[in-house]
Amino acid sequence: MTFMPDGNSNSKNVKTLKIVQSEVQSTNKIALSVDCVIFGFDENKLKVLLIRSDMKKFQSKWSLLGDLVKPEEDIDSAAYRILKQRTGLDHLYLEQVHTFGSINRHPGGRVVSVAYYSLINIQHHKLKILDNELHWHDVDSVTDLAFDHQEIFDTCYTRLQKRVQEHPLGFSLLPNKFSLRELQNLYEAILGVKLDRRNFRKKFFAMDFLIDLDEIEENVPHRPGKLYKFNYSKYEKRNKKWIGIDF
Amino acid sequence: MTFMPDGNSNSKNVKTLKIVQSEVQSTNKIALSVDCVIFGFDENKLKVLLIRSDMKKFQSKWSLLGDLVKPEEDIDSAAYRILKQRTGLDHLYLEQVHTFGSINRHPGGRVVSVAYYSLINIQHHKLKILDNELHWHDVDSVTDLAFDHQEIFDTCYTRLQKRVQEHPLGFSLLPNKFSLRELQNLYEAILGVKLDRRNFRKKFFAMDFLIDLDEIEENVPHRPGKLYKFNYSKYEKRNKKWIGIDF
DNA sequence: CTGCAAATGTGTAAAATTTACACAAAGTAG
DNA sequence: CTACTTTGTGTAAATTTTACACATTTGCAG
Repeated sequence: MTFMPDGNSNSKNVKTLKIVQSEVQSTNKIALSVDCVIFGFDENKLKVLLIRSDMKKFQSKWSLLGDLVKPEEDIDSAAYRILKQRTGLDHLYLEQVHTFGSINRHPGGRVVSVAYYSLINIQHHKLKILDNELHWHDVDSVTDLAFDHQEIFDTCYTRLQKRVQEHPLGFSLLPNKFSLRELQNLYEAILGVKLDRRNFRKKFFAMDFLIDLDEIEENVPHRPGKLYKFNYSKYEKRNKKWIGIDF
Repeated sequence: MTFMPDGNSNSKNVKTLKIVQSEVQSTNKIALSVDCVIFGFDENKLKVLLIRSDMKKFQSKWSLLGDLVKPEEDIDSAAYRILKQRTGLDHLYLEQVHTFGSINRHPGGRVVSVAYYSLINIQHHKLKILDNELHWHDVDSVTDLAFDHQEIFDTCYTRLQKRVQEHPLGFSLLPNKFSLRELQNLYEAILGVKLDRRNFRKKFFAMDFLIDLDEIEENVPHRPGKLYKFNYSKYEKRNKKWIGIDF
């Protein structure tokens, strides 16, 4: 990181940075879209929902689900709209990640796209509008997406990996009732690591946010595990302030 | 977090989610801007650069520095442009944080704004274009900004607090050569906590990214401290992968 | 020159956390 | 009833974090 004090900045070109009505309405060159990285978890693999691009330039490439934001629509609402259209589900975990606005990212013109990721419980949904081969892909096999969607996907996946370690997101990918084994499989799939079973359990029990449902798994060909759910309301009340400088 | 499997989604209203040229160019209702939260560090206080809003509706309120993104300009470039205009500095630390797009966030029309924060070394710059009372404010005293700028500011400040603990950003706020005391003051100011001096030193020396310059402070009315700089190139080569689930 | 004020520089012991690791019990399938 | 698979559990060692005190260096006032 370097510093270049520069007395020669182009001060003359600066207009007052006020945005007035006329200016807003005449700015008609930038379109706004949202793209959603929709994650699911099935058969111990982390999945992402993709669709075939229907732009010729990207024929045969997969792409994320997205759409233009409507003029009278909040950005978050646009993302929810896409999720609902495709999965039929409401009230999903949804997090804005980054806005991608390279000038030439979209061949159809200047389109700035706000990227979100969402976590859905694969058992609880049925895909809607099955056009363009909409379906779930293993995250490991996601390469060479259309547009700049590979970069968007990578950014969102990295964010998820970070975030899931610090916040109780992961439960959104699981059934309401889950075993500790399922929870561990989830973390292993998201983070791409193997974890020690005893230490994993110890850690979660120590956090004390799991509610023991006094139920056990059914239809497993071995000793069934106990089922738990996550105690969101207890979690909300916690106020941990974490100071731990470390690069 | 609840789940509402919903077979009744409005599938009929869905059009194919392709964005075609005509559509992009006819979407002329959304303007795109950037807003910058510019942080500085002076006299052991974290500061932010604000300007008086020149919209009547917000008279006398402070606001962030921002401008519309030009049709042929990357979003990041727009943010850099503002920084350069105002501080004369180039090559600043700049991080995109979040995009704010509530329908009515701007009285002049629909304006979606991409928020950034930047870290600058206050000694190394002179403010440019001193219109509208542009100047530095203590972050503690920042309240009731114009537009939704308070929310933007809070989001960016929170992000900085998080980020500075995990990445070597803070050095961008300090002179090239700094003492450990200055570094500790910086962290204390950003995080709003007191830290143990011996443990703070121990931690930074253990990371082993500080280069001892064999120089000492001058013009201090007490025993001078040694000066260091941060070893960015060594830091870049490190590949720490951190697994530590904890909410 | 002396003494005072202020901040630097340094180590250790206790506490807390993290890691590695093994065996008995519960269920299913044949 | 046997073999197989996975659950459920504890402890000792290693590591990391925390709390804490004193001698040293400099500037400054007298």
